[in-house]
This record gives sequence, structure tokens and C-alpha cells, in this order.
Amino acid sequence: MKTEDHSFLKSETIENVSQIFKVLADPTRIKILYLLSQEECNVNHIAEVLEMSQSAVSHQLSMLRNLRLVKYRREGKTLFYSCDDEHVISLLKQAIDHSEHH
Amino acid sequence: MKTEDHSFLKSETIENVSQIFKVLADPTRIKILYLLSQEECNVNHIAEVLEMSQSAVSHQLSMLRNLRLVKYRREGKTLFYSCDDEHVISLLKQAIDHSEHH
DNA sequence: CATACATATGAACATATGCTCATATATAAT
DNA sequence: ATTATATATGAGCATATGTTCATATGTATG
Repeated sequence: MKTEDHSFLKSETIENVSQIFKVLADPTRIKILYLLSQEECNVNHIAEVLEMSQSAVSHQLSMLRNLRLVKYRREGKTLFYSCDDEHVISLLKQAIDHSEHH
Repeated sequence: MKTEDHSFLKSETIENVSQIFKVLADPTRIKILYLLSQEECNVNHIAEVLEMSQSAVSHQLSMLRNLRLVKYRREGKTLFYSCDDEHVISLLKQAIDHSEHH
């Protein structure tokens, strides 16, 4: 068993980094995270704004929740989601800025 | 036809950002880019260090070349690859630093 | 408690992705 | 020219991923 696949990076680090970027690699999640970085939203609102099914949004939020990238609060029947990871939002915004200015 | 799927981000921006992060989402490419960020390498050297087949490395380099993330120079039969996109390396290193210090 | 509304979840399916295997191309040396 | 070395590339395959569809769960209200 090798604990490292690379002389300089721990395999654990590589897996973590890969996971962060996998989240950010999907257009749907980019839109969701960018939206949530601007305002707290409930699930249906996200679905409407992004023109996606409630189910698809909910599945993605489930993933983002498990990775602790978003959090939520309940208000009656409604769940309000917001971002919970400044670092990931920072990476996203840098990539957006770079893309927009090139 | 909608030119934007999101009120704030152009669909072109979303695609570009997604593509950047897709590149960085794969463990193999993380290792290759990190290695190349430290030293110029030929293909066989990358394959040896990362314990991968020459073909697998070459396929990945092909992709990185097409996206202009790496460049190469020839010396006889050997091709020496190096990084050609500071911004992408910057994103990668930030994610690595963050992962290592948490 | 029955119904409606908001959200979550499991299964199935289609597409994307990364590898291997075989083979092609390019350069150098004999 | 033939052979060896370094790298590239196409096809095929197995796995991962994101969506849809159907259904479940949770909460408020009559």
C-alpha cells in the first residue's frame, strides 16, 4: 500500500482537492453556488431562477450539504439555503473574474 | 434561445469556468499540473513518477495542450512539458494550501 | 386527521470521462 | 533503409455523473 501517489502531495490532499474542484466543475452547481453567494434562497426559488426541476436542485443541494458547502434554515415548510464555505466561493469567484476578463 | 441561463452570469462564462474546474477535478491532472509547476518534465518521466502508463499520460497532456494549460519544447526525440497558465496553477495551489491546512 | 405544499430521496437511464490496448508518427542512430 | 526510442492517437470499455420520474417525508392548515 502506498500512502502517497506523488512525492510531494499526500494522496489525501489530492483527493480533497479533486473533490473541491469536482463540485465546481458542474454548470448547475456553479449557478447554484453563485446564486447562493449573493442571496439566501429557498429550493423552489433556485429551481425557478435556474429553470431546473425541483428534484434536480434538491439532489444538488443534498450533495452541497453533505460537503458542508451550504447550510440551511427552516421557516415553516420552506428551507432557506445559503453558502457555508468562503474558500470555495473565493475559488469560484476568481475563476469567474478571470473568465470574464479574458 | 436564451443567451443566459442565469441572470448574473453569461452562459459562456459558466462554460469557461466549468471547463477550468473540470480540468482540475481529476486526480491525475492535479498530479501532472503540480509536477509541471515545479519542474519541466518529459512524458516518460511523468509516467514514471506518477506510476501511470505512457499512453494515459499522453492522453492527458493532449487535453492540457488543447486547453493551453501546458506547452512543450522538443529536444531530439524527447518532449519537455511545462505549465503555460499561471491562473490555473494559482487556483490549484490555493486549493492544495487550503486542504493541507484544515 | 385529511389535504396541500415544500422538499428529499431512490431507481433507472443516458452521457461523459479516463483508462487500456493496439497502432501510428516522429526523430535519431546504425 | 532498418531499427530503436519517445510520444501520440483511435477504438473500446468500465465507471462516474447528472437528470428524470415516481414516491416519500415533513410541516402547516382546515
